[in-house]
Amino acid sequence: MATIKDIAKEVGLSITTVSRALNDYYDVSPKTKKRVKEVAEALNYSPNHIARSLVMKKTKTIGLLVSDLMREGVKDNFTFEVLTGINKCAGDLGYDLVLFSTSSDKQKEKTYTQLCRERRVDGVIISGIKTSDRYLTEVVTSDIPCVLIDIPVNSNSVGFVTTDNVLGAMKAVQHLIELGHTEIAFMNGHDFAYVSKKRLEGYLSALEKAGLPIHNEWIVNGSFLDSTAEKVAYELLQNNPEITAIFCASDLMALGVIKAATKLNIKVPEDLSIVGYDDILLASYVTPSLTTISQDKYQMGYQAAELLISMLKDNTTPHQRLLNTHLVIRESTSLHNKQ
Amino acid sequence: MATIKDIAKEVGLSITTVSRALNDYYDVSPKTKKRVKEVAEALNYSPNHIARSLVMKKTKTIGLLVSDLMREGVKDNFTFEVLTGINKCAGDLGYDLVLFSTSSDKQKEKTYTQLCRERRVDGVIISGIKTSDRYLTEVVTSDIPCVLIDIPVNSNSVGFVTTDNVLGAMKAVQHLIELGHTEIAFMNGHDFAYVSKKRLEGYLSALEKAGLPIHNEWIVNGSFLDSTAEKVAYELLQNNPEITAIFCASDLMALGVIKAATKLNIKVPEDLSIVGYDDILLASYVTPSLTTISQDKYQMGYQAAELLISMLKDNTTPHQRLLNTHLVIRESTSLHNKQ
DNA sequence: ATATAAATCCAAAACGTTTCGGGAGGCTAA
DNA sequence: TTAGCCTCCCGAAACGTTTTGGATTTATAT
Repeated sequence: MATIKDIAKEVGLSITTVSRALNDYYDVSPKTKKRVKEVAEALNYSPNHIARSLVMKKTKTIGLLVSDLMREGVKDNFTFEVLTGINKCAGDLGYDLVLFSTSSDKQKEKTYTQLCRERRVDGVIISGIKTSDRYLTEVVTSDIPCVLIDIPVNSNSVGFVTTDNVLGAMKAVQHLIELGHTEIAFMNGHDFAYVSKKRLEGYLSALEKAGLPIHNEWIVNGSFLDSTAEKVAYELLQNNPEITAIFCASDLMALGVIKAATKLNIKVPEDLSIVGYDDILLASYVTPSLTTISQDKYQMGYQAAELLISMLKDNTTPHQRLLNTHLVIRESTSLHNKQ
Repeated sequence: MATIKDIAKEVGLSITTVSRALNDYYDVSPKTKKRVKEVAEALNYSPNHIARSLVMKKTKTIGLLVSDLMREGVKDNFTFEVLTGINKCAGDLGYDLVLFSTSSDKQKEKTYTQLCRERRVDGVIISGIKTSDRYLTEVVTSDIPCVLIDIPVNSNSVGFVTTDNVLGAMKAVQHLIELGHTEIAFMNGHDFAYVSKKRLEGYLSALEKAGLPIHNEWIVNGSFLDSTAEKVAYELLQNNPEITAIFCASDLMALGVIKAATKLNIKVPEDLSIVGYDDILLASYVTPSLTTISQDKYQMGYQAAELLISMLKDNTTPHQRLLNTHLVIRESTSLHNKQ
């Protein structure tokens, strides 16, 4: 494999000059540049990124720590769409992505910082981890530039991108209220998710705004899983037949709730209106299709990458970005039919 | 950031010895090893992967060239599931993954070989490219170890993993025949896919085996897209009302075909039986759920990674792996109702 | 003609590892 | 006693770049 040294020998110049020629420095004459580049081409030279990284102490790569990159995460391709956005932006800006496989047992022993420092990534994007995750506490203490998705940590070296979850949840609940519903339950995720807190906030505030009473026993956790949500919803609906609508903190859980309703012979949306959150691919394909709060997952990834790279360049811009959501009305919600 | 040199200074040994101690070489005494490791720990040392790679000429990373890692590829999370499998295996075997963003315009100028050589990946896995892709021809000529998914190229440095597509297609068609269908059309992908050729082969051979006539005009291409498949199927069904079943070379296209049928007021499965291919996530959630040929996408990824890494270690094993498929019967197929 | 500035080029150090080829000292066997 | 063999250690080169701090030549101004 041809190196810069081979080129130098070939054109009869120093390796310094060759390097500077290839990198278009001002202090090498146009003719020399041209000659050097021709020889480089002829020798089929490609620069050694590794060697460059070593001396420059920059790798032009950003690490990806995504906990959902495993078998179970497949259903809700949230992570995948985010990844797609990250990938596009990174590509546009000349960065490569390295996936850390945190799933393996060996790697699990390593700390977040070790992982990043060994691979010498310039920065990291983290998605899909719980607020209780061991990695998270490490992030704030380490000084590795980092962008979190849906976890609001803000320091000199870490930023985040998220959506307006309070507003999103309010939109969902207000939609139900406008349809005439007053008995609205809430299927939340779990306590270790920032978005859960915020969506709860939005749910409560929408009820309050409408002057509706709050039933604490109607606020349940489905762990963001369809299976769990189904079980929980089954009990909830069985014990509280007065409920006419459920707002779910994720589409996947909404699917679980629909299953539970079906088992209880409750018709969606005639007897029970359901609105989800995320607008995952399944939402529009399932029957009945899901009314949901849509968030632009691709954009979240894209913005995360852009934010991180801007932080790497100069650390002056604010370290957070807030994206909008919007209500998508489909078939799982309908006017409350007063009997 | 602490280096091996700092450790050497601290313990009063040469950097050679420190290096060999950390790597558990036989020629350093147990006591010294222990001392070195303690100091390393104390100094919060983490090895510089970059420097190591430079001298060892191995990066312990494998490159990923997946053309579907863009917005459109999201529907069919085939790629994602494959990626998940690759990620797991790579993690287990101590390799990291780097995603090449071939989507960007800048990068598009670079050849496959340049891409890999610059990043100094040890090997590459390629998925989701057409047989007409410029990258493909480069693969065979370059000597970079490479594993292709669903493209049968076999040389000293390149291998592949795929499923038995002929058999898979036969299973699908035979299922339809067993249900009493005789007028069976085939919605194929496009001519630039190896799997399309094979599935066509299976389709034809199943018909032949059953002594059924072959209608060439019933074999159409849907480009693996639901939208295209819908258009094509609409015409096909309109012009050939005698068709009672369609075998589709992908689930996504099957969805398109269902849409077309619905528009034409043809009921699935009562009037038209449909079997897909892939068993993507949507297949089981959609109404009617899809009878399909299931392939283990996770396993394809896992095997691809394993194959590649085994090729890197020693180049003696055969460079190909064939996976099984199986028929999953759901709601989109039913007995032919003879009128 | 001389001093100054501009245009080109280069030697050598640095980045953090691994590894080759040895070398010193102690032990064993003849 | 001596030769040979372990055991444990080290100096220096190598990997392929970038960058620093001049050096040399050529053009320009005085």
